[in-house]
Amino acid sequence: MNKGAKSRGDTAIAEDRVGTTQLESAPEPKYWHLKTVLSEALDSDFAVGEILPNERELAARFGVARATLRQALDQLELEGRLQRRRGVGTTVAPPRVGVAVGTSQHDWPGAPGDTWQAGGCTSATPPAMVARLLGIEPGEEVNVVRRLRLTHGQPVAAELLYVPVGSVPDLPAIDSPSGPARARSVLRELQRLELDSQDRAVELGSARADDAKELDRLPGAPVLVVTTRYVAEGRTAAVSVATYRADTCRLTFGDSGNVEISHHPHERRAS
Amino acid sequence: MNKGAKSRGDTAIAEDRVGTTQLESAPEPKYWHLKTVLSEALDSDFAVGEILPNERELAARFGVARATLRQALDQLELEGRLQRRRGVGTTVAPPRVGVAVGTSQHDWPGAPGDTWQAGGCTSATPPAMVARLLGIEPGEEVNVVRRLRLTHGQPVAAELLYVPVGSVPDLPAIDSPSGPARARSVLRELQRLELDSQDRAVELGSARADDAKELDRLPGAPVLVVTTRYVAEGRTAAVSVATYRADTCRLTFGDSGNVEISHHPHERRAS
DNA sequence: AAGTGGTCTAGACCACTGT
DNA sequence: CAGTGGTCTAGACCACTTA
Repeated sequence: MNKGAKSRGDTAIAEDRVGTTQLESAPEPKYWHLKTVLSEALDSDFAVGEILPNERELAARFGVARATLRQALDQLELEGRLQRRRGVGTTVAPPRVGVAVGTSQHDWPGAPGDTWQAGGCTSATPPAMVARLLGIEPGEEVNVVRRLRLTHGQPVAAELLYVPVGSVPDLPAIDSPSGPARARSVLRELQRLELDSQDRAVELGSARADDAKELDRLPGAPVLVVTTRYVAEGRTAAVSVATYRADTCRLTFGDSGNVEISHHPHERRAS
Repeated sequence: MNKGAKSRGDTAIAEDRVGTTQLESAPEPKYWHLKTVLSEALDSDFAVGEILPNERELAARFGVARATLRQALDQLELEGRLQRRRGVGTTVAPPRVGVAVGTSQHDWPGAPGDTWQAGGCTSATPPAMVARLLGIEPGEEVNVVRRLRLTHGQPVAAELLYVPVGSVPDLPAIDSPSGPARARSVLRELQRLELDSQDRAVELGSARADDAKELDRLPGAPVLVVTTRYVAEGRTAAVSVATYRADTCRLTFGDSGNVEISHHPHERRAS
């Protein structure tokens, strides 16, 4: 488990010395202090994938209520330092994976190990905001392709691709088979178009129930919502709304997609 | 205040009918249900800028503990629907502002009303991760320019720009005046370089204490951290770490920066 | 069945904002 | 000063995973 060299008054969470641990008085909130202490312990005393003591235990060690401890863990999870799974425990998260979103080709496989997995294709009326981007009447039906993006086998994003019928004129009527087969043919037709440009926007959101399920997270988990407008032949050919796991992903843009950045210095693997 | 047309069993939060409001039994968590109800009420019954009943009052109306209500409000704030200020109250947030980050010119003022406000320039050793991006020894000192980005007068981002001495060779030694004056001259020197390319990454984080203060948020508030690597003359000339308010900002990339998108359909202003 | 994290309660006090 | 949101407590029960 590696005790490492701790500097200060040694607020040890990896040791057996329980109860003696006290938070010295501070003007700042306890959970903030706690987060800092835990963060340092994570750097020095724990390996990636290692499982932490359970919440009741940790709370007792630090002499705080479980709710307070959880506030600290919540933040660390938000920052991608921890991963919590109900019924299992809290583990030290690996550094975030860089996920390229700026590459021009629409279905590009991205870095090695990156895939889009076509889910299905239905017909539906897009949300008002998407309809506006597409420049169609709110209420007009469009093709909706559902895809899942995998990196190293792990799902990192769930996407809804809104494709107006006008963008894929050579396709049979919307009804027919609504499975992955149709999804793929819609994508194939789309890629025939020459892309003029793409606009992209990123914002913070919380996962809808369906997305959460596919991303293996609880509903409401923080996500990065990437909205992309694909412009071809002078008009908006499609709009994509992709929901990326905020805890595990670092979205990369630009010419050479700088992967290989690690935010957390001390990396070791759990035994 | 506008009562609007509510569809379902009328879970009214804007009315005087208190106490009668009950959450019907559901397999999903209360706070999730609550969030949905509040979200709909926000769309139909409230105007932007309007102030909501206080938390104790709302909790009572819905027959839940305050902590549970707060869990719902937390999510709505995360999604940018609400703004809470201690000592004041909870108000309905305006739609997120689109903030352009993809434009090529480094100090570009962006959309009308957009400014970078130079703060100061100190000398320091960058974090290990930045040092790696810059390709310098960890421990080597660089210029650190602090800037604040304003949109329509509101601060939206706090930036730290790391500039190795090698990138601005014509500048006097690092000591001299560490104020905004030096910051501006560093920026001026930087812009002399011809930019080859930029790599950019976006990830979720929580605001450090100093950034939080400048962004008028509490420490730990959710932020979007944009890390940019500026490449000039074949090497990394500078690295910028910009911290954007996640609640108020939608980061836009690409050719034409699609502003004017509103996620929230019914927009009215508070009286 | 035992152990984990997730939800929820009913209080309390604190820090900050306005008047 | 009164009123707001922010923090904190000490419990309880639930949903889920694993053995």
